[in-house]
Amino acid sequence: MAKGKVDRRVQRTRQLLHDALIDLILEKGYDRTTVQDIIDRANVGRSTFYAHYLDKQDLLESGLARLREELGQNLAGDDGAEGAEWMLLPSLALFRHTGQQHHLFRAMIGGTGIDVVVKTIDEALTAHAQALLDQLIAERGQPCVPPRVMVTYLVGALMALLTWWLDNDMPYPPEQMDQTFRELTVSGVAAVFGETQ
Amino acid sequence: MAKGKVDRRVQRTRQLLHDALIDLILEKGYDRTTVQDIIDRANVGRSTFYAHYLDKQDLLESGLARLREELGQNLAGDDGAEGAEWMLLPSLALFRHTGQQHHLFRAMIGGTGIDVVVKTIDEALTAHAQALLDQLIAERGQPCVPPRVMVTYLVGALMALLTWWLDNDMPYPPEQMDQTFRELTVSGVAAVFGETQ
DNA sequence: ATTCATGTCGAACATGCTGTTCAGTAACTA
DNA sequence: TAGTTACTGAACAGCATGTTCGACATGAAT
Repeated sequence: MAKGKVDRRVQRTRQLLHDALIDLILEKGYDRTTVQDIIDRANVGRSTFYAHYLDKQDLLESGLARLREELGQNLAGDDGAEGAEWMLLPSLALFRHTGQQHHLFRAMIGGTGIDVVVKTIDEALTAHAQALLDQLIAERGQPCVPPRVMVTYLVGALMALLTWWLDNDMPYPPEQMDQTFRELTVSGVAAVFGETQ
Repeated sequence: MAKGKVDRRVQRTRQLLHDALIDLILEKGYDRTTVQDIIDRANVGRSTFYAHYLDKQDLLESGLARLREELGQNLAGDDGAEGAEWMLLPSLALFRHTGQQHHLFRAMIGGTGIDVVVKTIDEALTAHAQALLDQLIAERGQPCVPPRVMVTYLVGALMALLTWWLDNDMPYPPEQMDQTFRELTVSGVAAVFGETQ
């Protein structure tokens, strides 16, 4: 015992609850989903729910580790792309990955998204950008603006593009969104109007 | 009658409810504030509350018109600043204005902010930037990226800087935040590292 | 296969907030 | 001052929460 083995019944119950939550988020949104809904949908006893999770939020967060992991893997291979010298964020992979599961991601980070999910993705991207920026600083010296502010700027802009893109039914392909993001971040507004400055 | 005059009692009640809501938002956050809290704090009867507003959200939104108006006035004079050719957003005025009432704005748009408030400010900034961008396009022709995406990018980045700044106790003066935002938007990441590109 | 631990069920319960109703009372307007 | 309008306060039904408990079912271990 104590061998890390989890009782089949426990696995089953947790799976049912997670699936029910995702279903309901897609159907009626996170906020309007109640614990009552979840246990009805999962066909699980009320007391069973509270034996596993503190509340709705706790259930959601227990599924976030998986999301983070999955996202991390999908985003990892995007760094070494050609001409990526100034690219501090895996934007192409992000657009592609979220676009593939756009129903889910739209429900989770679009419109009135789920705060804790947005925060999770935000933090992951921030950590990523911060690391690459540190590297860049080592190579090229300090930029003329506070690095932390720069990271906030980049992540904020990317998250805005992403949620807008999902909310508006992905009117451009991931490649174009990535391209646009790159041009704006690297060269700025002046350059996209054809200025050499 | 029907002369636009509002009964003093009505004015009084609404003022009490609005004040109570703001108080409670600052004290315990919007989400944790209940209608019960509000009417207790305002010392107003339960039925009176529902005679004026549908629910907590309705009360909040009824106060948003004022915020929008006030914000609009404070932000209006920031456009014609020197060297503002590429500046599509009144960032300096925004940092100054929110910084002055940072307790309130932090509670409303920082950390776990209030969705509808964030959306209101976001929309106001978006409309502002969109208008200036149209003007710029008339002068200089089409940029090489979709204008709507550009607006989303700029507003998203600015909102990110603003919330970060408020959440972190305004570690830089408004002028520096504005300056940083300008440099990143206008010239991009490459330029802040001293590249001429 | 039997045993024993553990998970689940389902019902009941106290609690708290919501939104509505209504008769009585107070305050404002004209 | 008269008449309209707003507020009060209490009561009510509805619903979701989170807890508890004994009965039951299913798993793991020998």
